[in-house]
Amino acid sequence: MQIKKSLPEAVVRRLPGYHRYLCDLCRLGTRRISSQELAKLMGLTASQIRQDFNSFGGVGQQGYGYNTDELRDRIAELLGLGRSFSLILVGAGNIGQALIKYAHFAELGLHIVAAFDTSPRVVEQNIGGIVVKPIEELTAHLAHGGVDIAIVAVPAPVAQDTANLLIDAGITALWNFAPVDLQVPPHVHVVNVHMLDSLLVLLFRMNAAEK
Amino acid sequence: MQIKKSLPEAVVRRLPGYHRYLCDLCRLGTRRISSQELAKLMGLTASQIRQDFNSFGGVGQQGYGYNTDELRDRIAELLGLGRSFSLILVGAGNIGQALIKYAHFAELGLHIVAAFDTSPRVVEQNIGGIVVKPIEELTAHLAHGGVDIAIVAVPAPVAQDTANLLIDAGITALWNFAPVDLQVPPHVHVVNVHMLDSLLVLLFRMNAAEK
DNA sequence: TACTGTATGTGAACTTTTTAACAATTGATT
DNA sequence: AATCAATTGTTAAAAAGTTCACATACAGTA
Repeated sequence: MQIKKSLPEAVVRRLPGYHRYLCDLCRLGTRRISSQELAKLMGLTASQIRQDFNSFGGVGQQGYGYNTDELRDRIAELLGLGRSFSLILVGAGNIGQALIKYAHFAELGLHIVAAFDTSPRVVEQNIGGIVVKPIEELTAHLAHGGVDIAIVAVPAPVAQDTANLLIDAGITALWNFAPVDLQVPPHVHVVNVHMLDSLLVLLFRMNAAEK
Repeated sequence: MQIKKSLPEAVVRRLPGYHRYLCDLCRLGTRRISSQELAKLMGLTASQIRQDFNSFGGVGQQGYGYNTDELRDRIAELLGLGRSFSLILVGAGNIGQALIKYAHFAELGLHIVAAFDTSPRVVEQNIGGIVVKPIEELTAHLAHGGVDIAIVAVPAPVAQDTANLLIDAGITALWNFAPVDLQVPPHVHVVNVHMLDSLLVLLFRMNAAEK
């Protein structure tokens, strides 16, 4: 069985979920799990899980199942979780501040190392141990390198400008919370967290169910 | 629960994005738009957009394009945005507090009407105009009815219990921020906002691009 | 060692989603 | 009024994703 160079998009989207569940299982001391059990746990089908795991090289043992540790490590490796990552935050408003204080980054080796904002109301404030700096210092700060990802948590109207600024300063990965689809050059990776969009999907389902 | 006219799942996922863009366009005074233009704006293909819009009844005019107002209204109707919605928040931690203060709910007719927590540190505190109540009062509060959606923003270990409590109290729609896939009966709608999952997808892409 | 039950790996069928192509319709122009 | 250009609605093909079915290989047992 050949390991495919690029994983199907659908599998990639499920990878974090697998990782999460496998970490939980390991923590609980479960040493092995079958596609059947995992399927039930995650609300997928056993077949799908086997297909997925097979797409990055069979890690299972016939008649036995999957070794949780091994599988978790394999997925962590695919995700590139082997090392520590540095993030900066741009926009220390409500969401930005919540992200700084969010506890679960560290478990994955993710660290917010600096925060920037334009508003005098937050600049120089200490939020969860990080002193917010004026946006003017951003480019200089990034010049030193060593930052892997920028979190865009600014208001929608300035999100694109912020992205441009970051990209010009050498950032190639954006985690975007603004309800805008950023235009970026091909070498820049973006993932969006459009929370309201998901809420609207919920509304749609509620609405559809009533009929 | 019977589905009214079941749109393809892929279309449903794009509906909020369409709505967002059409609102923007209307606000800017744009009266018409072609699938071509919208495609460029949203990073989709024109063909896909025409397919999507066609799946809920052609709203366009050949040789002309789509009327932005009309299209926006049609999509808002599909999403069930005609009326006001009441939400309650369970878990007034970092994320919960940020959500209370989040400005863009009101634009869509969404209103957080109450917040609950267990911690004495936040209970009775006024956050963004809402006084957090102890979780014990939740069931009584819901007995009055009139709440459409519950936001689950509690720590992962208690998320399932919280969901159970809400469902027992009659809630049928959960907007879940805990990194857990909630087990719910079929009549309950859930959408997850697994933020870290999306960050891991970003990591994967960065990692994959390096190869 | 041989046997049995279990659960994977895998090819194929099936479904959903996306892309492509083009005829049909309409607004604008002369 | 007739023609042209633009852009949809629609059908067909391709690609991606999911489910099914089962031979195969392994763990556990005696």
